[in-house]
Amino acid sequence: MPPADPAALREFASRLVAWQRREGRHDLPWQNTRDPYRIWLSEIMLQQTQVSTVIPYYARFLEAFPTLADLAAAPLERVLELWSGLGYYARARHLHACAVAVCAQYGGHFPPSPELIAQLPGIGRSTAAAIGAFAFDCRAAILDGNVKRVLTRCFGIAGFPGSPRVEKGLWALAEALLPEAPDMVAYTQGIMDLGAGLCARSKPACVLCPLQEHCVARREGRQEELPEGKPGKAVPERQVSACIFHDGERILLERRPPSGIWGGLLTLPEAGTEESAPAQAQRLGLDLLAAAPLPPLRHTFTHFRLILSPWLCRVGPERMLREGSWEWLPWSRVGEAALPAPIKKLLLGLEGAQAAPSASSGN
DNA sequence: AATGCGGGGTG
DNA sequence: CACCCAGCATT
Repeated sequence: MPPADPAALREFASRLVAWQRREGRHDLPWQNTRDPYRIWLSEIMLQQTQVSTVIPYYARFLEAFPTLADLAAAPLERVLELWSGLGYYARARHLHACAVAVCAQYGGHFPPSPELIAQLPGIGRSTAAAIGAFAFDCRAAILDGNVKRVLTRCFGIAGFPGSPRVEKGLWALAEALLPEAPDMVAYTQGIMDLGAGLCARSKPACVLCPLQEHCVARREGRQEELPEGKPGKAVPERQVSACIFHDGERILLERRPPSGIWGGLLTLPEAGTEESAPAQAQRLGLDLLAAAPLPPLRHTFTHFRLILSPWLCRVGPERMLREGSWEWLPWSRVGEAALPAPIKKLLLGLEGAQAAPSASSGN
């Protein structure tokens, strides 16, 4: 799936690195250090948490625990107190366990390999790569929300980025894009800076982007469609058929109850899928002259999808049928009637055809 | 492969 | 109000 052109892949990193050194962030509290402890602490706090939220917590942590050994020696309760308000409290427990583990297993020094780092508590593949890159120049790829957004847009990758299939492809692409070791810090910081700044979720600043000439989403105008959202749960579907009973001049409609779906509006007489048009016509005491099926109409509500199969039914000139909730609406008044939008649209599309009833398009 | 975890920001 | 955010661990 990824464009296998090696030159294009290299171009991605070199442009990003140059841009980061020129325009990226360089003064965040956890930058300008190679201390794995400080880098690790920031990466854990930044999991699912925005930069502005983290900054004050990060400062307080370093004040309370200047070194990894201080953190490992502290009681967990103290760590939790300082974490209070940051959320995802398992991170704090894992943080403490990780400090203890690094002291016990590695003499207080993080191992300089993402594979080993990822074995530690609270550290997954992406966080391990970030620590490895920032602290040791390791050539390892991160894949967080920012990176997913940049990659799906730049390479036009469809599908929900959280799905295993798409995510697998994104990891492979992220690794194929990595620059050589000396550029790993600027590259890793750059792809996050780009995602957090220019390549924002809405209204990305494409004109300022160092990758604009390579970006598939920009070229195709699909910035707002990528990355694709999480597919909603399968909405329940309801199938109904509805007859457009008309005598050439007027349509038979039903006034719905004041509350509930389409409360108080006029709609087509509905039936289940079982009841045929003739049966329904007979039930309503209509003289059915002709019936033709129309293409099904889909309409989505908050909690379900309605699939409406309309029948266009010509009926004989009928007596009033005024009783109850029935009303005859002239075709000419469809536009201004109190009809649900999809029904009105359907009827307006048919109105022209009524002027020339013989115009039976072949379809 | 899907869920829970959490507080804060945004359209 | 729904969705997203420098994800990970657990089921």
